Amino acid sequence: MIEPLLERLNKFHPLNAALTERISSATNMVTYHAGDYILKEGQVCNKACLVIKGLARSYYIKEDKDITSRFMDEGFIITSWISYYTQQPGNEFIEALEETTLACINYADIQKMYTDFPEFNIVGRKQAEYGFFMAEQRTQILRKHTAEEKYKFFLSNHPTLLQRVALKHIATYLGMNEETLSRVRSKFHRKKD
Amino acid sequence: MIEPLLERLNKFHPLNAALTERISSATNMVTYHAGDYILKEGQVCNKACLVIKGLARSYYIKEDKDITSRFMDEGFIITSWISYYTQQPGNEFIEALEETTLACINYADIQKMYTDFPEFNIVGRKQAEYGFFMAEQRTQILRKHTAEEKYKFFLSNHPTLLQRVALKHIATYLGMNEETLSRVRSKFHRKKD
DNA sequence: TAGGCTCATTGACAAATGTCAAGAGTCGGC
DNA sequence: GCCGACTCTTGACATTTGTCAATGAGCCTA
Repeated sequence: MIEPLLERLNKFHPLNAALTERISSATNMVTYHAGDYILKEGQVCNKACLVIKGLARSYYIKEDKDITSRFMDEGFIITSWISYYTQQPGNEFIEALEETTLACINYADIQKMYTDFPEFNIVGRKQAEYGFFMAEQRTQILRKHTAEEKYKFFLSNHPTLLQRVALKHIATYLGMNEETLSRVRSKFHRKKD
Repeated sequence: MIEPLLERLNKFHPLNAALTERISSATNMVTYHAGDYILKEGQVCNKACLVIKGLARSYYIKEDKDITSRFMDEGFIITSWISYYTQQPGNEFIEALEETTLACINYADIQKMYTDFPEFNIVGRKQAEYGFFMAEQRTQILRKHTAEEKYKFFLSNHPTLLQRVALKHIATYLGMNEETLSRVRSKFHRKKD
């Protein structure tokens, strides 16, 4: 069950036997049920996990409203980035939306791997670069695009998620409210006929 | 003049003599005048530069309008992230807003340093993590905040930039138009009296 | 199967933001 | 000093989006 993690990391940089062994022994497999919390607000995010199967979302509360910040499905790395980076309690919740199996490594173990295996920093660097790249894309979408453009962006970038995620979560992810998304959808789908 | 770069990188991870020597010889100092392009749309961003002195902004064109994506002043690393990461032509321009002096290293040289000095990946990883962290913050601000909240965020996070940057650029950076920012400002400053 | 959920949609209206146009202030070059 | 270009502000109005409330569909559970 840990193979997908090793494969993923190997793509960033080939891992030698010793490092592979270390990763294997440091990895914990955990399964969450739909609705379970993977992380709660106020906790320090002390792990990074690859989604083996399932789907999760991270969100935070702003004025009593729950705002989705990311969806993480198979192949994604789950972590509450700001909290992980600063090792301070963060404002994010992470919630499993489906039965979700994760391959997790503790923050402390990751740090130790960085010092014991310098080449593991290549993996960490590429992962961070990839995350940065994705976050940068999200900011481009959020700036100055209409609700309809944001919806189209979501459709083309996450075609499968539409079926798996409640629309209200997609709405807050795109920076609009539920009703606006609903109207955009009905207008958009009418157009296509 | 290259010391600020070495200092900055040393903070991420102590550099030994050989690596310091390599970085020094790979670094080019370049100075741009206000209004000069550091990067143009359609070019591959093949370098990363520390801002020694001055100020630049990156932007892209959307429907004939110029949208600011970031401001980069002293201590910031300038790169067009999406293009740098993919090594494909990007859609970003980078423009010097003041007389700006940069310490630049080529993409190819950086990659060679990653393989020749594995510990340099620690530096690259931390830099990417930091960039990710900042980008993540930006997405939180852009989602679901009112124009006034965005302006307040800018004030508290970039207090000095307000004096150095045209308001129209701040407006597009925050995902609103010039007039809206102007109204927010007059309302906001009236309140304080 | 009935009742009680949540989710998605729709309508009416309110509020925020965008668009277009005009005008005042600032700055640098000539 | 004057002109022209640019920046910022303001007003009137249009459009978009948000808010509140009601409704129906789907689903779980007793």
